[in-house]
Amino acid sequence: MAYSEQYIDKLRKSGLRPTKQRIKICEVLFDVEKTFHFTIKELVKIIENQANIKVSLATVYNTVHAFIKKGYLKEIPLNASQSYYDTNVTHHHHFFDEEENKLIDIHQDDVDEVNIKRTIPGKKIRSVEVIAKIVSDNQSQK
Amino acid sequence: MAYSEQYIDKLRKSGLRPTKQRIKICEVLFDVEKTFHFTIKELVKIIENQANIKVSLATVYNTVHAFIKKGYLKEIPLNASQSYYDTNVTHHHHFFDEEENKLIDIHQDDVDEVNIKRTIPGKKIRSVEVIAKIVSDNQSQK
DNA sequence: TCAACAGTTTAGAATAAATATAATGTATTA
DNA sequence: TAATACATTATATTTATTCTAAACTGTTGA
Ligand SMILES: [Mn+2]
Ligand SMILES: [Mn+2]
Ligand SMILES: [Zn+2]
Ligand SMILES: [Zn+2]
Repeated sequence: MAYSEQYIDKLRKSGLRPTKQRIKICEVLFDVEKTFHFTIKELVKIIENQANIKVSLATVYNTVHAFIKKGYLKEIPLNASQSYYDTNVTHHHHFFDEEENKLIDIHQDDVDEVNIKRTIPGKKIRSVEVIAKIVSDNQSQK
Repeated sequence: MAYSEQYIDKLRKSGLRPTKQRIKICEVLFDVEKTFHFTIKELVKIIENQANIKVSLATVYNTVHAFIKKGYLKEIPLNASQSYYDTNVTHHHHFFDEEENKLIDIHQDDVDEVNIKRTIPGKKIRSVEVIAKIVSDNQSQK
């Protein structure tokens, strides 16, 4: 259980008790090579598959929200019947594949700084996100 | 009933029968000075207020979807429990006021062309949308 | 003109994501 | 280890959206 130590620390430092449910969710979310995007439904399935413990749906929701609050997850603005979440919390943009219903990261470096030549009095910009919707390129290439 | 003629034409040309419900919804959506953003709930309220007829919730949903399909409305990608719709179907971007839960248009001219230096093999970009989240600027200005 | 038909509306039921409830369980700390 | 605050859970609730199927209406062509 060596690597779960880091999650116990992480949780404690955040003022969250390191319960076995939360530690498991940390492992699923953060103990991976690459960041990824998921829905609650998908996360539940991943936990079910690789867990020796049962985690209730309510706890999955609670934990995801707690992690968002702490900045360990981001919610992705996508028009869908369900929310998407991102383990990549750096500032970046997305392709959204409308056929696969999958998000693909676009690094900040791969998009020129978005320059908005307009302001709203009394308001400041908190975040700027680009979503590029993509579909299959079925061009008849001559 | 002079101006409703144009909506009757519009509907007929789209292969949609010009029913009194659809004509009324056209008036509410398109017979206004400015384009605007709305949720289904808000649209139902507007119809209720200015209509002499009753339009069922199912018809409001059906009609909005039919109009999206015809390109008369756009759905706005926003992370929310409900969908936002836009009567401005030109290519443009948005501020989203997180406190008021309101969308504000940003004309295409007010944002430099978003240049994405990355492609996905076999996929083409269908649309690029910028969403800038804004909040109150409560800075203590010295 | 009007019957036939396809398209439309509607109330109400069904679905499903998300949240709330409240009882039970557990990590923490003194 | 006892007290307590925090967390988990099954279950109920909420709410946006979609589905269903019966009634209704716009269109068409005989
Ligand atoms: Mn949420
Ligand atoms: Mn929903
Ligand atoms: Zn991402
Ligand atoms: Zn708009």
